[in-house]
Amino acid sequence: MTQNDDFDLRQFLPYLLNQAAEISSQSFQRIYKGRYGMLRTEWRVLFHLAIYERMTAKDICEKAMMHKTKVSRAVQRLEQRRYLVRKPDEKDRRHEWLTLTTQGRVVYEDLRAHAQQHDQILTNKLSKEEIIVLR
Amino acid sequence: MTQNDDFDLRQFLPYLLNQAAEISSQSFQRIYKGRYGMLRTEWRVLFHLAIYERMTAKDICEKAMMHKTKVSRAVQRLEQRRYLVRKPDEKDRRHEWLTLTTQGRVVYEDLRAHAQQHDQILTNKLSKEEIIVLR
DNA sequence: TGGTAATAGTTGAAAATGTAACTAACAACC
DNA sequence: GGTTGTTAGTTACATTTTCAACTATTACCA
Repeated sequence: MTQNDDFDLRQFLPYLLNQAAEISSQSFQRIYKGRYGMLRTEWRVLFHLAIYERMTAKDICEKAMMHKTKVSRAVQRLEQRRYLVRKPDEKDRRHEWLTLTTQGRVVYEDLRAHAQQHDQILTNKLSKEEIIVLR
Repeated sequence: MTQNDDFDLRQFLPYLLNQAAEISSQSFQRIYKGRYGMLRTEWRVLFHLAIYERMTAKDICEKAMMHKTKVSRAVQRLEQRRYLVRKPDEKDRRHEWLTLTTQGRVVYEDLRAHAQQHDQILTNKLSKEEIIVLR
């Protein structure tokens, strides 16, 4: 197993970013999965709703760059757990407005605290300049 | 849909990296999927074999940080398409040595060319310092 | 007004992934 | 030598994701 080709995979951006993403996600996954049995899609939707207060599924698709079926299913599961409620738009009944319940907000606060702590740890591993540039 | 919370998702590293990874992967995916019907796991294995010439599945797991079942299945599919061959180790028959076929190598060369071109485009979108630091 | 197109969101089937249990081969120790 | 433990790799099953088709509602326009 000796290197043969001069093409370096680690120089290839999609590969590099995917690895970085996976590594950085792992420990946070243990939190939301372990504590609330949530999926990646679900905490993303939860976080978006917490931050933007009131959105339609479409809004979330755009902001989070997630496919509508993913969002639809994440919303379903969050609704089942009473983390959010739906309210059809009066003017246009194709839209549904989503907002977090108090319970959903509590879960968000907990996860956010962990997220920030988690981010702190990751950030400390990299140099300050690296973080700034990456963002 | 107005921002409510001072916690910024885009400041959250796992989220940020995942989005960056996804965006940067998309156009390359169209190539390997469109031209060869390959999956992400498959091109990764293919590239590793092209670069390291001769590896066991275990080697690939470690280098590519992929789970052994993913590698196992990617190898199966690449074998079916005659992109690689397996040869059991004579000394220890638990190991299987994997090498690309000529055909596999041709596919690799094609994809690598696209990868490099793709990388070039991405790289041009970012500043030089950004890339260097990120890597 | 009526007919076609567009949009928001859901659903079902197929594909891919993750987890855990499994087989086969070797190692180590008594 | 036989028992137990380890390692490489596969398989089976449950969970997730993807893709395409679908429903319901609104928009457009002749």
